[in-house]
Amino acid sequence: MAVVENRTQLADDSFVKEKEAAFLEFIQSKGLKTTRQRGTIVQVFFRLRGHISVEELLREVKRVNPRIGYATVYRTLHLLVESGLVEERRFGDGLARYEGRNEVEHHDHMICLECGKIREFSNPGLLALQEKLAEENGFKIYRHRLELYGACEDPADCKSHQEMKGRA
Amino acid sequence: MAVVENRTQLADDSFVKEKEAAFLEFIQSKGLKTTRQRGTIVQVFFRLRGHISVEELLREVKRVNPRIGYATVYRTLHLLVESGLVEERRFGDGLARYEGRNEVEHHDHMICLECGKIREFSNPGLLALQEKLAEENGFKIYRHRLELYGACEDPADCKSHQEMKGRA
DNA sequence: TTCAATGCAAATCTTTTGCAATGGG
DNA sequence: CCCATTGCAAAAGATTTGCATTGAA
Repeated sequence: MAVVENRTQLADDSFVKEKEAAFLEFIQSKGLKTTRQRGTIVQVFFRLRGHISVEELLREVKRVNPRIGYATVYRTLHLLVESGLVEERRFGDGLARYEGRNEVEHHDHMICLECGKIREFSNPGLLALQEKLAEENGFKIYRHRLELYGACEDPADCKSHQEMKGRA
Repeated sequence: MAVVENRTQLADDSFVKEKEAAFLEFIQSKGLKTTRQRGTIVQVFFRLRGHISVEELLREVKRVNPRIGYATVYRTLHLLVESGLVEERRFGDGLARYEGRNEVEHHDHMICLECGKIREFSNPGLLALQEKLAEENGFKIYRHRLELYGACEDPADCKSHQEMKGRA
């Protein structure tokens, strides 16, 4: 079970290039246009790992090209979601976060309400159990979302963080 | 495993009265005031079962007292949540839904993306597994949220519904 | 040249808040 | 009476959209 930090970890260039190429392919398959702005946003997004809010992304994007605004970031993010390269998530604080669908196939989240740290985890038994329960209800699962809200057990681990502005 | 419909099922009077009394107790314990509006909102809320949006609640409340507006409904709903009688939920469509915390202790949701029907379910094995995974990560769970998004397997069951306005 | 994409500001949508008027305790 | 509550409208915060301009193909 991999635990991945929420913090800004820079991805290496080859990873970013691969994502960029995949997005390009999607854009072209749709007959859309490749633009400097889209390139910038996609690069910056995949260089920043983790659960990124629009605000965070825009801030970083503006450091490359200050003329890019919210509208373009939102629009590009929608394309990224549509392309399947990115997933939108909403934890309880009313603003969307975006996460690259990377090597790590599917995972769920543990969200610390004290420090905002987000742990990722996944477990095959969990999926199997969900499938079983769905079947019992005549339901077919397309996707799911599981979030555990709580707190880090190790205080030292916890107090070093401090995000999570709103109520969760 | 109980499957409860989202549809407006009217609750019987004694149930509503019980909830109203509990709310009254909360209000008084806080030194707050009982008002006609709060009474109306609480009664209407508990008479409507299911996952109710603010808009839906206000619509019904206005049929009793058209002068009541969003502000009072929001404020009363917050009190209900604070009192522990009601839980706030957010599925993917960007508006909050409220659900009475009733006899049914805890449960999770299966949301049909075709018709908007919401099935409730719960399973002890699921909880145990979550606890185990949290422990492995040095995490203490306060609460969790599990949502399965998908579709009803029985088309007849499904097509009879049609809610879910936004994208989920 | 053509039509999609951008940038900005204005519009929307949900939820919150300020404040004068109302009304419980 | 006093101060919490209400109702309305205005504010706030996130996201979307209209439209003239820009720029890929």
